[in-house]
Amino acid sequence: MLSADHLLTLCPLCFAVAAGLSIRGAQEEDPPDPQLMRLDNMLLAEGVAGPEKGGGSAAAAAAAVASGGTADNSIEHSDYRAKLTQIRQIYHTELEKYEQACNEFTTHVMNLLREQSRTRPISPKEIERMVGIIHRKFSSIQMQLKQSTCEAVMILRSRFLDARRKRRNFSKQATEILNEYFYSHLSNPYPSEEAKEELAKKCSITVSQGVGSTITVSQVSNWFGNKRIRYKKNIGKFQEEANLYAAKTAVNAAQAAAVAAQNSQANSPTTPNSGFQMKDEEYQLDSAESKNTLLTNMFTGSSGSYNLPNSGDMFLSMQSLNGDSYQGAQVGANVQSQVDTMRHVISQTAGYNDALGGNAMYSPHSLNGNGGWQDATTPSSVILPTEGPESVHSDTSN
DNA sequence: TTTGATGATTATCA
DNA sequence: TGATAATCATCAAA
Repeated sequence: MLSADHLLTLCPLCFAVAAGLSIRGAQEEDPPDPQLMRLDNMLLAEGVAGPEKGGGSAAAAAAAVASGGTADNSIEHSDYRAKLTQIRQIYHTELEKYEQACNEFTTHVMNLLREQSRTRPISPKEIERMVGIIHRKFSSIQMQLKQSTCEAVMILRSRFLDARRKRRNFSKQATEILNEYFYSHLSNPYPSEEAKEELAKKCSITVSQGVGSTITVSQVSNWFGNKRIRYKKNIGKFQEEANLYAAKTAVNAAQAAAVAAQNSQANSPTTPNSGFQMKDEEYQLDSAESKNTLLTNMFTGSSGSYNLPNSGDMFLSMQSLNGDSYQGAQVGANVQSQVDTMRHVISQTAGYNDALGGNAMYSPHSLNGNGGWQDATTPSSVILPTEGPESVHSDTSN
């Protein structure tokens, strides 16, 4: 009776069949290596392994989306694609080479075994073992290839994604617009989505960061996020800036109020004079300087309160400036911004800081004990008096 | 080259 | 989901 060994010895074809079976067997029996699976999955996801998908354009597109991609980095996308294609080509070439080498080596070993089988009996198990060793060797080489390919892709990807970190400062005008909004809504610097859109639109008009480049809503969100945290962390440092913008806003507010008063007085026979009608004094708004003087005098004068007759939202008691409350049925939606603005002016004149203390003249009103911005007296919507009906509104629903 | 300012990202939380 | 806090990375002035 012929043994299997003998059969193999006699029949070289059986040798090959046995080898083939043993290779397949080894492949089928080996549990899937989780690390290899991860590498395979990643290479598939990156478009390196698997069917050609346009040289990784999908991955590039995904990366573009992740980077908040716009048309401005299409050059980088094509660069990314080109490099990914290169990696893919190298990977497939190498993979093919390894497979070819594996087959050649297996054949070579089989031939050797066949040669040996003439001098000694060789069992199918031995053949299987040898083939298994070869297979594992080449598998580890393949693993290394996949690993280094993954690394290359990761490096490429990180370099590509790092490009999104490249930043340009916003234009001066854009920063000013954002700052103006921030400081005029200091009690509640949380612009609504609409406000952000509006600001983004406003800023994109003036921003000049290159062709096709605009400030997006998410950039506005980033800006406010950064601003809030940095302001809160170092109020003192921002004091000067806050004063600057507050004065600016105050002047605008005064101008608007003056215009409103003028318009109103033009229709009123009982108020013949133009300009602000204060309790004890009368001011003409002829220049920016005089407006500033007006604002200063507003709070340094003996009067415990001031009224701006005919100016709608401007009814505001001095008590409100303590940061505790503001009163009056006629206090309109834009009062809070006025409070913020005025408080700055007051701080500049050093005439009104008893309730706040330290350098907290301006902001602490906005920051509660927990470091939050919420203010119980903050109106639900704030509109700068200088702004038109289409102006930006803050959303205090946060 | 150093340093402060600032836009962007990420982890965490409510 | 949006806010905060921490951090990174880059820009720009000194």
